[in-house]
Amino acid sequence: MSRALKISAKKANLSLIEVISKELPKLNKTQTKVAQAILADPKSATESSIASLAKKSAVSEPSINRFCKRFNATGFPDLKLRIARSLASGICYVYPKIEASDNVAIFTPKIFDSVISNLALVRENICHQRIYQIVERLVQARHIYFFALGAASIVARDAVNKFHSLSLPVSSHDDILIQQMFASKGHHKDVFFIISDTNHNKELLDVAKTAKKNGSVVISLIPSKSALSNVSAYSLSADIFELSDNQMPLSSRVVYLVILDVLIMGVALNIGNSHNITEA
Amino acid sequence: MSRALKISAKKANLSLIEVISKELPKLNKTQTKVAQAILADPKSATESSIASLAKKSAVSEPSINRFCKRFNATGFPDLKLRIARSLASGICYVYPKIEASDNVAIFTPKIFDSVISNLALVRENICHQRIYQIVERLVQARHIYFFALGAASIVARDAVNKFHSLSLPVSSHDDILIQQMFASKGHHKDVFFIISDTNHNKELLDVAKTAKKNGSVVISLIPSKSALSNVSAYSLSADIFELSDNQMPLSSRVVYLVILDVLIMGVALNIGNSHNITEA
DNA sequence: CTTGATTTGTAGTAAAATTACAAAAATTAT
DNA sequence: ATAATTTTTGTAATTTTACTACAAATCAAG
Repeated sequence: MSRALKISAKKANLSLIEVISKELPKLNKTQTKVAQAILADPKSATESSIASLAKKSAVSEPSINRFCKRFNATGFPDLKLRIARSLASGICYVYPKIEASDNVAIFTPKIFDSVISNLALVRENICHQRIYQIVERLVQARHIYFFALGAASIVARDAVNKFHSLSLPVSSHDDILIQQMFASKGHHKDVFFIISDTNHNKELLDVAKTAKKNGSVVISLIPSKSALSNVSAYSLSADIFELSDNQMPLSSRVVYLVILDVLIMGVALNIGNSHNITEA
Repeated sequence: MSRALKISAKKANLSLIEVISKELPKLNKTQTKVAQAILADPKSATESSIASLAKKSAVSEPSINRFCKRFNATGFPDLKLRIARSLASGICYVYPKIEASDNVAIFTPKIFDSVISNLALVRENICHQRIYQIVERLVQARHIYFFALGAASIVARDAVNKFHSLSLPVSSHDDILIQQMFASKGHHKDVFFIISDTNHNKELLDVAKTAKKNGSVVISLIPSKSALSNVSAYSLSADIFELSDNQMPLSSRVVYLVILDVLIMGVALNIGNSHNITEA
């Protein structure tokens, strides 16, 4: 959990306020004054002029300006902007537990927050190139089989609805025996799209291996540590932080649905664009 | 005019960008130009001067200023600050259209943003008391029938999986004839939970009427203008802004799934708590 | 100390935002 | 239709804010 969070924090420029407080010991006398004035009341800093902040920090106006450039801002307005952004970080990247004593008004936002922050994380970390590659494969497929088990099967089912409306040759199967059967009869232009929200799923792994052995294209939507990634030609990994481990997964289905929406949009645009080229 | 805006903005806890896009039709010629320039690229608006935004919108500088005051900002810097805050989470609370020319890196965040902003809106506007009432009904039900058609049917199916794991007597049906049959045989302790993402669905409306006539409890998860709300004992309404009208709905299924997660959590806590009381 | 480098502030300049006012539309009444 | 009134919009001047050049002060090393 903490590993993925750290990575995303690095990737997404972590809040300026945090950077300032981290750099605080390294700053010289005047810049420390400025930093303390900002940290004391960051919100008011975003609303004040360079003159008033200078007065508040007991330094000159150009010192404020130098402080801005020290933190890679183009100037004071830019610094205010960055502070504002780091302040209002609307979504909290914390995953609170739901307590038995929670009432509706307490646990409802918790559930929404959990889903929203998972979506925000995946949004930042999803590999666009991988999506592109998968879309390319999907439009060329002779047939696309969506395989899932349990809770993930509604994702497969939904994908079939959508792809079907784009006239793509798709089907979904949540019966492991049927899955094995189709996998063993796979053609090299067939795509087997495997969706799983658990790491350890020997059955689906075997299905994927069978499909790969037959030369079919295996694509997977899985947690990052899954063994399925080694068997897959392309795998999209998304690590979801659920509200609580013992309870049922809430966010993963939702995130997976959205990822499939992205793929469907990619396919729709791909088909549409190539169609236009043909017409021209 | 501005008073009403204030109230609605406060009530819904909308970000400035959302407020602007909602008020767009009510604006006059010049102010519309300004609004469109901001909405076209809110981030750059936060970084630009009043002069450059005036040029971009093809209006005069004071018109920009009047626009600021129209939206209860003290001036242009304040407006920029508010826009920055509303963008801070990295999620754009506007609903951009997906263009045929969009590449993966462009349309992927758009899809995520659309879902996230819809979730954030519903999170703020959902009625906690209604959730409480519905949970009370669900735990008391002799049987819960989830009825949906089309894309919404995966929501019904998912709900059944979840409620089933809580040992509740549930089933889902996406066949309109079967739905009518069960509705006509409804008991007064049966709950018919109807899920629809479209306003006009005569078939499901008839099913709901039948169920109501038989004295069963009808609960609905629907858009706010749906005729189903009149037939329902309790209805949860959620208005979703989809990326584009002609294309398939993306966000509604996701939001509905999360709303059902909330209900399931409510039921789980309700059962757990009463169980503890019995034991004590 | 004194020299050289760095830091800080003063003062002036440039840019941005706001205001006052006049011109232009739009609306209403005649 | 047209004059009168209201509303809207832009021009120009004013005020405020941000930045830059340069000089004074502080600090470090010889």
